[in-house]
Amino acid sequence: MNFVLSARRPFNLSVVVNSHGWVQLAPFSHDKESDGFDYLMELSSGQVIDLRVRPADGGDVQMETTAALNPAEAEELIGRVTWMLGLDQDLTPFYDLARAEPKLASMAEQGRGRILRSATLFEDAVKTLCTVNTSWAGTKRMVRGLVKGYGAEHAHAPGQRAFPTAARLAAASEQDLRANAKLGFRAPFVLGLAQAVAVGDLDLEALKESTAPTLEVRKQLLAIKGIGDYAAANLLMILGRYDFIPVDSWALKVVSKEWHDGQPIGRAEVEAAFAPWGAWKGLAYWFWNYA
DNA sequence: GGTAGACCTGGACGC
DNA sequence: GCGTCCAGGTCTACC
Repeated sequence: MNFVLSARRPFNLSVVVNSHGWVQLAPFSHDKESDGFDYLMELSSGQVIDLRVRPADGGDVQMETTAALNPAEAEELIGRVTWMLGLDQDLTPFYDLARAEPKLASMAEQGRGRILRSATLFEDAVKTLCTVNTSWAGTKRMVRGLVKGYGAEHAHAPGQRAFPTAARLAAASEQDLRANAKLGFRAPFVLGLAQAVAVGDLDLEALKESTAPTLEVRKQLLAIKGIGDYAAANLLMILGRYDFIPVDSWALKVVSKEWHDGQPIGRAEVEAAFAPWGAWKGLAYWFWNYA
């Protein structure tokens, strides 16, 4: 089945795909030739589908799957891909601010500003936990282990697996997660998150549509064991809320080099450097790194 | 509120 | 090949 999705302009699929390292994490697969991606997705019906996302004529997005979908499944797929690519995001206020900063002045012209998301916030939360206190290679290894060990398999493509649902991960033991996915001390965090989502104690997906103040959403995220300041800010960015900067060791290096002559700095200095961007400071920081 | 130490793994490095 | 050190955020205990 083929679909063409339209995006609020400006939009550039290549820029979204390369907005951060998410496309390198299973079950994403980067198609470097087109700068699109392939992805395995488990729908609510339980069907695991293959997905090809490529640029379409006129700046739209072409989406293709070999699966046969009923109307409800097709609607779910379109909704999820719309979320993953932020097709309906309006970044006009940010672009207006960015025009005054030479380093980010061409954001609108280049269609930059959206950040690639996974199909569910649960998947992004688990992936964020896998970025904590480890190298990028470690993150890729852990996520690969989770998909391989616990993801549902495509019916017609043995070995091709979707990211595991909360229910699938909740059924695992902490010891298994340590052994199979090499999660280390993150295992109880991932298991606790999966169990809370699986039994309905935590509705992460509802945060996508929440109109609650960012501080309240941040508070909910910080209540999750394993989610600290950095991880919460990262998830807020994915939710389209840019009031906080995900301050990690890289952020400290960038701001130290550019604003403080390489001298040791702390979180406060990073916040201060991007304070003029107000509610958009997280996004300004993010693309400062990709400028 | 601030700080120190533990958590876990892989990579870099020295021998 | 082996052992040691280090990087990377968060939690917990303690002050």
